[in-house]
Amino acid sequence: MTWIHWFRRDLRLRDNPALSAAAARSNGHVIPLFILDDGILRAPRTGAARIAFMLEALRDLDASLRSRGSRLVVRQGRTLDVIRDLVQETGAAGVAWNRDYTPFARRRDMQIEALLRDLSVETLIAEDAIILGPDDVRTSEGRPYTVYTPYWRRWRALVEQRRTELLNEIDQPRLRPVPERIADQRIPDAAELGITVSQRIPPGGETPGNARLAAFVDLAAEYSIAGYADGRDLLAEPATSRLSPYLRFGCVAPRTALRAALRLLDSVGDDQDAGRIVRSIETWIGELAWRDFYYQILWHYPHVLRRSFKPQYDALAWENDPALFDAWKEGRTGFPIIDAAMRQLNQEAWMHNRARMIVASFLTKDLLIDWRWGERYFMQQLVDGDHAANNGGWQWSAGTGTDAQPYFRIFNPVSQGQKFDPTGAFVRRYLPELTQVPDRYIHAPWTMPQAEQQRCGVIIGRDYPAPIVDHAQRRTRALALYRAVSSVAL
DNA sequence: TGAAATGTTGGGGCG
DNA sequence: ACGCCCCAACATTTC
Repeated sequence: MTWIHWFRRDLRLRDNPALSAAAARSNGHVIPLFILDDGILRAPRTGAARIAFMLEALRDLDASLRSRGSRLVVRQGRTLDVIRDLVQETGAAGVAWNRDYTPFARRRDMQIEALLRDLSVETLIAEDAIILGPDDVRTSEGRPYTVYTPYWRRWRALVEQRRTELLNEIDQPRLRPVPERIADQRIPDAAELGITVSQRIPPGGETPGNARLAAFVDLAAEYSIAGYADGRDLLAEPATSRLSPYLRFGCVAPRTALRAALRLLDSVGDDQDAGRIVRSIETWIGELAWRDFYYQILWHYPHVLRRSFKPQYDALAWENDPALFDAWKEGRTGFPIIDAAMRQLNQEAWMHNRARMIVASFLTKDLLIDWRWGERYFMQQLVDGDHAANNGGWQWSAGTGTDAQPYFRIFNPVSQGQKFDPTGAFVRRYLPELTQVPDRYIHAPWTMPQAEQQRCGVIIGRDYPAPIVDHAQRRTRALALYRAVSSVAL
C-alpha cells in the first residue's frame, strides 16, 4: 500500500502532519515527492533568492530522508502530469499533503483532488502552515476577524485551551526505502535553472532552521528571545528570530516554534528578569499570531492580492513616478534610513521588519506610489516572501487593509531613524559612504552646513544624493490624496 | 507598531 | 513687588 507525500511548503520531516499520516497509512511505504513546477519557476513574483533557498532546503531534506533509508523524489514538469504519472507508476493508494492557503494553490489543489478522485486514489490534506486555521478563530457571531487585537485575544485563548495538543509533537514518520525503479531527477543548482543569486542568503533547510530556533530560545545566548521585546525594533541589533525564511518554506513548522516558546514560558522562573522574559516571549508569540491573522485574511478575502481590502482606497490618485520608484528600489532616495534598508534588502534578500514598515510608508506616502508596486518588488527580492504576510504588511502600511493604521499615520524617515537606529550603526553598515558623517547628522545629512560636509568628506549631491522629495510637502500632499478618498461614502 | 499643530503651564528676565 | 512677555516643557488635539 504505497502513499505519496507531496512536499510543498513543508520542507521538513519533523512534526509534519501529512507526512506522518501518509507513513501511518502506508506502513512506511511513502514516496516523498517534490515537484519543480515549470509555472512557479517562471512566475514573475518568484524571486531568485527564494528559489536558491528552496533548492538548498530540498538538498537538506533529501539528506535527512537518506539517513532514514528513504530519498526525495524530485521531478520537474507540470504538477498535474507529474502526479498522474507517479500515481500510475507506483499504483499509489493515496496522496497526502499539507494545505496551502493562497488562491493559486487552492485552485491547483482542487484540480489535483479532482484528478485523484477520477483515478480512485485517496487524498489526505492536513493543516500545518499556520497554528490556528481560518475556521478555528471566529468571532462570537461566527465571522472572521478583520481587526488584529480582538483576533489576538481569541487566538491566544484558543492556544491556551489547546495547549496539551499543541505541546505534543507529532511522531516522526517511519519510512521504508523508495523502490529503485522510481526514477527521479537530481536536485538542480540555481544556475541550471537559469537563476543567478547575488545576495547573501541564510542556509536553507530543516537542519539550519532547527538550529536557528534552538539558538533563539536559548536564554543563555547573547541574542535570545529574552531581549526580543526591547530589541526587536532596533535596526542594527540581531534581536529578531530570523526564522522567517524557515517558516516560509516549512523548514520549521510555526507550531514547532510556538511549542518552543510555550515551553520556555513554563520554564521561566521568578527572578527579577522574569517579567522582561515573559513579556518578550508573549510579544514574539504575537508575531506568530500576526502570521496566522494574515493567512486567514487571505483565505477569507482573496481579493486583497489584487485590490485594497477597503474598496474606497482603490480610487487613490497615486502619482506612480517610475524614476522615484527606481530610486527607492536602488536605495538612492537621499534618506539614509530608507537607502540603508533597501540596500539590506538587495544585498541579503531580507529586511528588518521595522525597516519594512519605514520603507513602505515612504513609498506610499512620500513617493505616492501604489503599494502594489512595493509589494511586488518585495516578493521578487525577499527570501521569506510570503503572499499572505507580505500583502498584509503592505496594506497595513498603506492604510488600505484590514486593521490598517489610519491613513494620517505617516512615518517621518528622520525621526524613525533617530528612534530605531540611534547611533547610525545600521545606516553606516549599508551606506559606507556615510561612515564619516557625525552622529547628529547621520539621519539627515543634507542639513550639514557646507563646512561640515567638507570636513567629513561627504558632499551632498556628489557623494550622497540630496533628498528626492521634501518630506513635509509630500506628507501634506498624501494627507490630501487620502482624505479625498477616505471620506467617500461606502 | 506617529507626527505635527496647537494648547497649557510655569519659571525667569525685565521694566 | 508686580505684571508682562518669552519660551521651554509637557499635554492635548488634529490630521
